[in-house]
Amino acid sequence: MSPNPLDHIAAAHKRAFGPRGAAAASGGSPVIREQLIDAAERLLAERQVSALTTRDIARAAGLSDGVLYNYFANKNDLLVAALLRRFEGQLTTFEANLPKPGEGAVGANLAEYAEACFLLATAVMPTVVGLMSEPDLMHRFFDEIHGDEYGMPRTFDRVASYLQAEQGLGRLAPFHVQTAVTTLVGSMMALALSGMVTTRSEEESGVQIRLIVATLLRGLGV
Amino acid sequence: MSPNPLDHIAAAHKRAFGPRGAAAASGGSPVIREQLIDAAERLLAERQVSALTTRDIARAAGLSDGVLYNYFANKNDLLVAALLRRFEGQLTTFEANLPKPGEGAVGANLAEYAEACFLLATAVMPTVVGLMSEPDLMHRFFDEIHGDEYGMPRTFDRVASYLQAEQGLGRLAPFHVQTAVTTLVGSMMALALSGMVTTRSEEESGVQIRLIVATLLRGLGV
Amino acid sequence: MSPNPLDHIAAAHKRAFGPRGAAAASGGSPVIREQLIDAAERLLAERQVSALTTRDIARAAGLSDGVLYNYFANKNDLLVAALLRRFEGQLTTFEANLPKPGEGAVGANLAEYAEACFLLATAVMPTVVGLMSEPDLMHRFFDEIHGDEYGMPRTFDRVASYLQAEQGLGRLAPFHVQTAVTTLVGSMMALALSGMVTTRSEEESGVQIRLIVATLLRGLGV
Amino acid sequence: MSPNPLDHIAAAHKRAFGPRGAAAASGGSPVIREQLIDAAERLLAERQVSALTTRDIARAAGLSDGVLYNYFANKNDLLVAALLRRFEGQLTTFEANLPKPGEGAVGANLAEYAEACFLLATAVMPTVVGLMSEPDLMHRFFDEIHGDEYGMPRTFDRVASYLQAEQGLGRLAPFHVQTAVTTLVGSMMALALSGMVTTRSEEESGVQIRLIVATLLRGLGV
DNA sequence: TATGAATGAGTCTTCATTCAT
DNA sequence: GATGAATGAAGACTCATTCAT
Repeated sequence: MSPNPLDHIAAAHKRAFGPRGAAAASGGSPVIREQLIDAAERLLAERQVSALTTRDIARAAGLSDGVLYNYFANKNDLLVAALLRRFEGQLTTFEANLPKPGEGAVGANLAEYAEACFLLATAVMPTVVGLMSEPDLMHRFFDEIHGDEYGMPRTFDRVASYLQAEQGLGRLAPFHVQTAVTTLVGSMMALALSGMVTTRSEEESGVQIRLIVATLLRGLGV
Repeated sequence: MSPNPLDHIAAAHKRAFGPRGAAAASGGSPVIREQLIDAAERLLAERQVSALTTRDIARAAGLSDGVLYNYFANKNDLLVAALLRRFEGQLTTFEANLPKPGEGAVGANLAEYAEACFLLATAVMPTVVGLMSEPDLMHRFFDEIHGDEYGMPRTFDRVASYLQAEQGLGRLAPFHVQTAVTTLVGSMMALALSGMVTTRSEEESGVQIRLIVATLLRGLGV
Repeated sequence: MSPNPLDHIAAAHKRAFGPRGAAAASGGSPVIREQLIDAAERLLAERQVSALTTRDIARAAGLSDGVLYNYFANKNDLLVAALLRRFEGQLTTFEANLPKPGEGAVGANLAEYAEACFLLATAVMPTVVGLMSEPDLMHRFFDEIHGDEYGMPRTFDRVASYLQAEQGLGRLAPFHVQTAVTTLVGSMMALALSGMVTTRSEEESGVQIRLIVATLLRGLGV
Repeated sequence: MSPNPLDHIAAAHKRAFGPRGAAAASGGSPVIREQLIDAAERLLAERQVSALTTRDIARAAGLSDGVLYNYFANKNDLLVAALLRRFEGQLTTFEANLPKPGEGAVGANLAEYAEACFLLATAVMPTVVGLMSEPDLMHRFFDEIHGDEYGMPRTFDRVASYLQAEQGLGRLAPFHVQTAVTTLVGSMMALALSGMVTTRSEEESGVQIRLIVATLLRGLGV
């Protein structure tokens, strides 16, 4: 396991913003590149990826319609860069304030992990779902991320690290970590996904999360 | 709870194919109607709903561009009918061969339920996810199915019924059924969702499923 | 001047409903012909001619979509027949209750003529105006009526006959009849036309009409 | 009454061609805008407004199918601009060379006014009548011109001003001006309207006009 | 002969991409 | 390099007309 589970993203990010991406067209000032990506990322927070037009992005960036093609081979290349940046931000938020192994109560910590997973999934789901309607874009996105696994594995790793550490400290039984992770993260993803269809209060979500964590804890032999 | 949890779909199905649907346009031979829905359903198995054009459907059905509007008020009406039919088939498959309460080993039964859930989720997920990018269509679909939730609840009910029955027979402890269902189905959904992005062998999936079930069973106190 | 100013219409009517029209296609029961024309005429009272579809007409007639082409060469032929019939009805209404020369006060009679002209123009204008957006149809219509002049001349003749008769009886000065007619009928047409754009109460229209008639009467030397 | 009764049009014209119109889409070179409007105006001289397709206009302007939408929000916006320009030209022509109060003979002057009205009505009638079949477009047009009445009032005002001025100079009796105007303009409109259906030589029209004016003058008490 | 379903040309509109300036 | 206007393919939908039954 890499020391920093976000390395993959960082690498992909560098790739997309470095010479390779720039070489896609003519080169040019990196400032404009950034403006375009920022604008696209901003719009991505409001709309489905399929609802973004090149003109919208250019206008949001305060640039002209055509610049895009001086920095990216086509619309999708820009979108991939924006998606990566957006995703990176969301994972950074996810990582912040996660409880550390050995500190606090294990049960409460796990609940915090669960909630963080739920919030991440809730934030990410609309974009991911929108992405799935654009097979081209989706493949480009996941290719750029370099492996076949990305968002979920990253989250998985983080949770897995925590569980392993607690196991090492003797605060958790020696259960099969991957199963625990799949079950925990999976349930949170499912909760987030169903939340896109059903309306559910924050409180209801909280109750659901706690019940799932409790069940899981018991299932894992405390 | 209705004797057959699929009654809603059957009803919606009838509605979409009966007088209402027919009245949407001029009526016409049910044969062509079927051809259109079949063609759309077929394409739905290959592509996202948003990637279907009226021309594609007509061509796949071996019909001319305009026919659609002799049988459906608009493109979405046809798509809803196709989605319903597709969904119905998938739920029927799901229902087939589910173990009955009191028969066989509880653990093995639950694993079968889990696998059925996984297969259903795997089959349904692409369509559901694609549907989420088309709010209009999604609402039409869920309205037709009548209820804000559909696929998941139907699956949930089925699993819940089984668990309750086994609890009644004393073969399972009196745990909180809803939590168990959410965790089980949720994990399977997550597995399916991640399967859309990651490639995973059938065997790997099988292992994952069994481990999750085992964990869950222990978590539920037998 | 022909004894009956409606002869032209009657003739055109006969032409459109007789062998010639029927021969346009295959012949067939005159009943269905009538049903089609009646339905079209009915719809013509509600909508612009350009808003009528063959399907609407067939449905309104309780017949199938295709029959039309057994009785008419095309949609426009049917519409022409319906327009003729509608027009005939409106002219018949116009003729009813017109005061007779020698009876009553000349001034009051002329006001009645003016009002009848106004009502006719108001009834006819929407159809005529709608017709003008369909050059083909308009030409067919006027050709069918056989001369280049039709609705207006018919009205003109009627008013002219009255004025001449009153002149013959010595109740009106020997002014130039055609000028009087053009001015009277023309003003009523203009009033009707502007009424399609401006909203005007019946009372306001009445005042306008009376003022115009008074001016005209004085202008004609009583 | 504003010093120049055409101010409203001028204002509307400026509005349609200024920032508002430009803001409708992206802005862009006014040259192409003009080409589009010119092309539409040209076609408007030949056909009813309802017979213009976006493709026809683009082709007539020597431009591609989609340009329109770089300058106008939709087809109707372009048509409104073209209608305004066309109308403005026609009203300008109408205004040119109208005799001034106090100069020349009153009778001859009035005949000139009448003829100008006839020519204006003849030019405007086809468009106005065609416009009536397109309620949306008509409302847009009249809103742009700001007021429920436009062409007619503008003409009316002009004639009314002349008559009032002559009355002030004592060259005309103090008759009811509005009635005179309605009768005069109305007769000319009717003459124009009937000219759309009947063929009439210029000479015949001239005779008609003069007779009507003579009748009217007498009717108004000199 | 009546039916009514199939046809397909034609309508408006959108938007990624190109390219002359 | 930047601009931003022109392009034109593509999409959903309408409806007069045809024609097999």
